[in-house]
Amino acid sequence: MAVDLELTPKQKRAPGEPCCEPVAYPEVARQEAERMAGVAKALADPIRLQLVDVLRQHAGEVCVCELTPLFDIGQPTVSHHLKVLREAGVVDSVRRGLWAYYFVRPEALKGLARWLSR
Amino acid sequence: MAVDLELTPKQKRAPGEPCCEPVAYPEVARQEAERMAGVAKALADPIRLQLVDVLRQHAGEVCVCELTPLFDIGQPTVSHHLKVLREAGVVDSVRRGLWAYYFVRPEALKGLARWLSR
DNA sequence: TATGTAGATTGATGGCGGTCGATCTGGAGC
DNA sequence: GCTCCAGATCGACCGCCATCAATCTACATA
Repeated sequence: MAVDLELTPKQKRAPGEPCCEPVAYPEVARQEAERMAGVAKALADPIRLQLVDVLRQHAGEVCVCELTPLFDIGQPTVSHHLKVLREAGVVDSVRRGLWAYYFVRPEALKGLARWLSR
Repeated sequence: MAVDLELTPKQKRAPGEPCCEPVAYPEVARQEAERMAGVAKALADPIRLQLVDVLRQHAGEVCVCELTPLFDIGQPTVSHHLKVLREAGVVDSVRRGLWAYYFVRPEALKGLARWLSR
């Protein structure tokens, strides 16, 4: 993969001849791109990014009742954002009594992190 | 910042007393969170992520006519995705003659990359 | 059993995003 | 000037997303 083929279109060419041959292919396959894009999508909201940031600071669990007052949005919206993050695999949660505790799943971030740092 | 305050709500408390005091704050300020979320949003589509992937392989410029045939979408849609990436600061472009050449701006990815690898 | 509470769910609303067909722009070559 | 072509832009369509008010679900405590 990543063969360095001709990337500069011919400036001179016969009429009807296509500008470029089909050439370089992405190194990241479609399926992996979809997985990483999914994680990026989960982080594509400032509030969700800050939620993950708080959870990562305390490498243990954090009670939802700690998170809600940090943001200028209602409780249902916080709950919604946490659900989005959970469905993306970025966080998980446990319930204990009345309270729900959320924590980060670091392995979910590794793929995107490594690709970005390539 | 990142003071490790009490994160476990009191299981016993007086009636009317709130579950938790407002406690931990995000390490990442709102404005920085918005910038990083903006980059994440630009990468939150598999096609855009693969576009960036191709551009990063060839650390120079790539002609749009190389990119278009790689994906099962029309030319206007490719153009749209490149515009989204450009407006997010992730890529930039130059025009030479009939052709447009795109390239990655690596510094745009650094913030998110470093935060993810924290 | 009844009451209070943390957090999830529902339904509605307004705005944004991906895609396409059609059109526009501007450089190249005759 | 005329024609051809690469790529950008426009307009429309449709589905998704962030938010809120209202409601629901468990659990706890009396």
